[in-house]
Amino acid sequence: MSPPSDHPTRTALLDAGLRLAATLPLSRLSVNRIVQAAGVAKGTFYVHFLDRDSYLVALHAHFHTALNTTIDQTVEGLPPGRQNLQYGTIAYLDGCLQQRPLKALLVEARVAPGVATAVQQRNQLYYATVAADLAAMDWPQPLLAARLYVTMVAEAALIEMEQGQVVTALRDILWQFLDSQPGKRPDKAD
Amino acid sequence: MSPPSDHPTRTALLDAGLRLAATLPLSRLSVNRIVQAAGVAKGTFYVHFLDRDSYLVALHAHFHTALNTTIDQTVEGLPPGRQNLQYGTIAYLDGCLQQRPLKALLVEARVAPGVATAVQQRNQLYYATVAADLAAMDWPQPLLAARLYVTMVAEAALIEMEQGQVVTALRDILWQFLDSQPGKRPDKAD
DNA sequence: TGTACATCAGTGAACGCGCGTTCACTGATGTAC
DNA sequence: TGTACATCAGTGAACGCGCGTTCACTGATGTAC
Repeated sequence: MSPPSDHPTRTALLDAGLRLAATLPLSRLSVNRIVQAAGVAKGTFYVHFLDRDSYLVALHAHFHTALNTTIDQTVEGLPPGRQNLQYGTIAYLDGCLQQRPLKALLVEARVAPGVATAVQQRNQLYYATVAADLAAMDWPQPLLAARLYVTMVAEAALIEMEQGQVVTALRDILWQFLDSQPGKRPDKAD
Repeated sequence: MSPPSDHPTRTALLDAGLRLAATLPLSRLSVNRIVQAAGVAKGTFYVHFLDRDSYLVALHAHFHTALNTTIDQTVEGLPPGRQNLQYGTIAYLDGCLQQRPLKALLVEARVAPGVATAVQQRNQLYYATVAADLAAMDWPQPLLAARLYVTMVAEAALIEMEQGQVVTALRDILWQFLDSQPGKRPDKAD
């Protein structure tokens, strides 16, 4: 029906999207611009993607799959818990910094009409993983805390992208948050 | 040149925008829909606003001005510090919850092309206020921490909007963060 | 080896659509004399 | 009180524009006999 997902033209279209997303908001990532940047005809776009939304979802996946591979390699074999969470966070932040200014895919994707659902599903995965770590650390409301933590990490990624470098003080605040859980204090036995 | 900012038709246009923003992403908040919802002709829109971007900025201000008034009343007279910050946060979260599902203005505005600058300026104000509080609490990097904190509060507002009610456990995590600062520990005298 | 046909990624002109914006005009209200 | 004019919010048809999508077609490559 449609060419394989590693087809060179398909990849070229996605790569062009990544390049454009570095400087354009997702709303301006039009099919016109994409095919122009990829050097193919407009019709070719629809040979590889059902419509613009499908493309954006694929682009988002393209971006996060690479990132997740790095993270998985970093934390391979670690049990759920603080170390796993911290190392994973570092790998995520470093990965974002390496890919540079894809603010579009970090922040805007969450809000882009057609992609929102796919992004939400991916975020649920992050929440679940982080929540597992927090639960292992005896946090009382791991899922809620996970969502707030993931939000902070995304914002941290954005700040580091803006500054173009690792911001140690910023990451320290994240670790500080991880160490703030009161679960171990025995003074609240209701 | 243009009617006063409390002109009834202008207000009607902004109110219509607030109503629409409850269910539509900002990108779909077209002039067509706005004038239809406000019950005026399309040309009337341009009697009161220079263009669509100006309108969105005004809409964002409309939303946050009301919110800030509430916050200011709540924390009136309090010195910078933890109590000021906590009370302000509560007022903000309660205010968002009352205004209901204006996700558009909380999250999307940050990303909407024409409004981004105005939103950034407003956020800077929030960062500065929160940073002052954190500084009074001896946080070592108040501005960075402020930005992460504000992000968490915005996410918390979103979660409470989704659930349609105050989520105490969520707010507790925020206070926990506020209490996590290591500045008071005397073991780090460099 | 030569011929006929099938497959399929790629092409680009053409389409309809909703958008933001313009502008000549209307009609009610206020002001001058 | 009556007349003439100024002001100005409001009107809505019309505009050009870029968009996403379609589709009949091309041409290279693979396959059958």
